[in-house]
Amino acid sequence: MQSKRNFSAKREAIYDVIASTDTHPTAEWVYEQLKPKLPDLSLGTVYRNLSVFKEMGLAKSIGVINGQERFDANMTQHSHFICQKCFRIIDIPGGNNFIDKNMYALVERECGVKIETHGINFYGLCDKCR
Amino acid sequence: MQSKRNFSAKREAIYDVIASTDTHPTAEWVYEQLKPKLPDLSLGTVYRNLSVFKEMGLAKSIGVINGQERFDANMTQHSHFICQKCFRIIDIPGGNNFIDKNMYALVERECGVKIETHGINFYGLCDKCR
DNA sequence: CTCCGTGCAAATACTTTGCAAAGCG
DNA sequence: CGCTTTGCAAAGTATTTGCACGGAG
Repeated sequence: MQSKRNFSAKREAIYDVIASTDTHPTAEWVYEQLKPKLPDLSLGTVYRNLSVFKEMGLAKSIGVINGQERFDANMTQHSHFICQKCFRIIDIPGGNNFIDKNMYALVERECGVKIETHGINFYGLCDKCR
Repeated sequence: MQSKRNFSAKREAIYDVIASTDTHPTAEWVYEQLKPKLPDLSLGTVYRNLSVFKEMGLAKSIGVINGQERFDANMTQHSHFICQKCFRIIDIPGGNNFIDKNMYALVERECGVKIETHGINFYGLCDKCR
């Protein structure tokens, strides 16, 4: 059976997990969420599909935090706050506004590079950890 | 023999390497720079000392780029441009000015967190790769 | 003598990959 | 049938750690 997106059932399930959370999960967290419902799911499949989503532009990597890559299916421009103690990642909706395309041009001229995108991360302690 | 900083000779040598480059090196690159002069240096020692420098506030991690952690002994506030093809990292001296402490306060109020620091990364193609 | 720093190798942690089998159109 | 997706296990890569040794004070 095919889903609405022409994804396999497992690919769809993996996408649904990352699309319906704002926890910026690791591959393993996604795996653990699905394992009870899909007992024959393998971790390798989760990794492979997360790569597929990155290539398709359906998800992106926030980077490696505390040794594990964190994924985000929220493709709107936004920044992140990263807790240095519990490694929770919190969206900062307006964060993109801090830097605009004029600044791209400025940096491009200064450094001789071509900028595609940018990311802003704030680091500190979250409300639960402070 | 102790050096000016009360570092061991190897610790001093490792610090000198990261302090005298703007390439934002990996542990392995530091190791390869020193190996010819210090044939009995081990990679574990490089990793251990880089950790020591982070704890001492003499160096920081720029993050894991293409699978390897990148270090920086330039502790002044600055941003980075990261080439998506060759993974070269270029300093953007004025980058810190894009975000000021008033924005910290804004985000802190909005999200209920305590911000210690922030980082801005630009991604694209460097002058050699475009 | 004691402590810190170190080499070496083993262990760890995360991620990727090869391959044969299963799934779907 | 032909192409894609998957499970499983092995391999790969980067980093950390245990332990015993060695040098400095």
